[in-house]
Amino acid sequence: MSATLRENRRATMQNVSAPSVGRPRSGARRLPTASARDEILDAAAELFAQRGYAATSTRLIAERVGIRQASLYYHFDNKETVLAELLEATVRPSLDYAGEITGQGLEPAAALHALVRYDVGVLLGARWNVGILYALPEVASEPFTRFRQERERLRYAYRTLVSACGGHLDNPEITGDLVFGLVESVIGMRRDLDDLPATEVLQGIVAAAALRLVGRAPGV
Amino acid sequence: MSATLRENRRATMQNVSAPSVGRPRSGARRLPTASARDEILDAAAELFAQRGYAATSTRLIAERVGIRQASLYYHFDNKETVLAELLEATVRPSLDYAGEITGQGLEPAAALHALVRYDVGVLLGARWNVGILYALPEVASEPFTRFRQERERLRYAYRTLVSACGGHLDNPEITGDLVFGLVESVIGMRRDLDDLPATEVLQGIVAAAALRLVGRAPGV
DNA sequence: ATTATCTATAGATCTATAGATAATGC
DNA sequence: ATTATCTATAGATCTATAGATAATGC
Repeated sequence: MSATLRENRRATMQNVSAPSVGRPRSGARRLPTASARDEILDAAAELFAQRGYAATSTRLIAERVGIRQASLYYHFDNKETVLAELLEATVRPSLDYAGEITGQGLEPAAALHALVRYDVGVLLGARWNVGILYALPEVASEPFTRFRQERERLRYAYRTLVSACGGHLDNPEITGDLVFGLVESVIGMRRDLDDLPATEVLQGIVAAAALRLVGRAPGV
Repeated sequence: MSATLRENRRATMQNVSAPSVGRPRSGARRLPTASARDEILDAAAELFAQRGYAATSTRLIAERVGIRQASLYYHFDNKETVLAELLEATVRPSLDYAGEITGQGLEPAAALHALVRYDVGVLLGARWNVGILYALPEVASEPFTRFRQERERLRYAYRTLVSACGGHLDNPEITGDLVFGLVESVIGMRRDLDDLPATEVLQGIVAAAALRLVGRAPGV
């Protein structure tokens, strides 16, 4: 079936329930309006972030989705693919935004401020604290090469912006990495602190901190 | 046997080889001058940091040490205890240093500068990049409560110092957490970057960055 | 006929315990 | 006698595949 046909079939006013072709599930749906694939990604994100990748069994993911363990393999080739997809979906928005913003002729400090705000917003806005997954040692292995490349490109965007707006710095490259680290530190804060400021507030704090870090007073 | 007697027995000029009581090992020693316990900790640190805690089997640790899997359990109650010991040994020096430095009546900015330098030195100086272990989702579970408490006390030390030297900041608490995150970002740099500046250089860069972050010019 | 599930299971782990054994120490 | 290892193994997983089945779609 073509993608267009599939779209048409589902193009009702309210797409409230997932299609019910196929044998019925043993359990209740996790996310009644989402596809099975998205339900699996959502359950995996929650569990991987809470207990780690290796410590999360496919059986537990399936249980949270309301299906049997073996049924996961209808949607994903293996467990690694699930993690790879989560990782890539998490860096991509910030990487895309970095691309947009740099091609726009903005003042470097303003662009850096905007990118930090955006990136912090993505990390805090995710339904689960998936940024934690970046640090999983498992991610060093081969199936996650593409994710690692994309994350390196984002790091590079930070370096470039920092170099452009802090030309006077001793070591602009490392300072770029420090800003990158500063932004990602909100992942740890989200995990470790009981009450975080509202997202918009924290976005502003981190963006201002980044500008001070590169030697620019907040207002510049 | 008393600790004193044991000391005397080993108090030869060069303590080159570990004691050879007990049945001989199947493999060669990993660290010929260290105790079996330390060899296990060393192998575990390398493997946990590289591949994660859950993904590292006790069999693999034992193999690296040159003993059989079951022999680990003569030295440690279980796998969790090994990780807990590694974690605690890693925060403790910085926490102790924070204690020393705050009771000394130093100027807050100078004390912050010194703590950042010290902490970065610990994270970079460790034989393996054990700081990675802080972020392991497994660490959220019960056996690691003491480690988490100690790390929170270190975070608190940063908050206190930042509040003391950046009274003008909008949100000194969160800024303290950001400095904490900035320091720990060297863990990620050590993992992701192929060539890092020399430790002393990086210590200086991060300490200076921390002062700018809290709104103090480097020289103040 | 197609889709999305199910049941059943192979084969490969993995942690921790029980008890034997090969050294040294006294 | 004490110590630090060894061998053997129980019991509990865990991932992924094979093939059956219960829906809808045409």
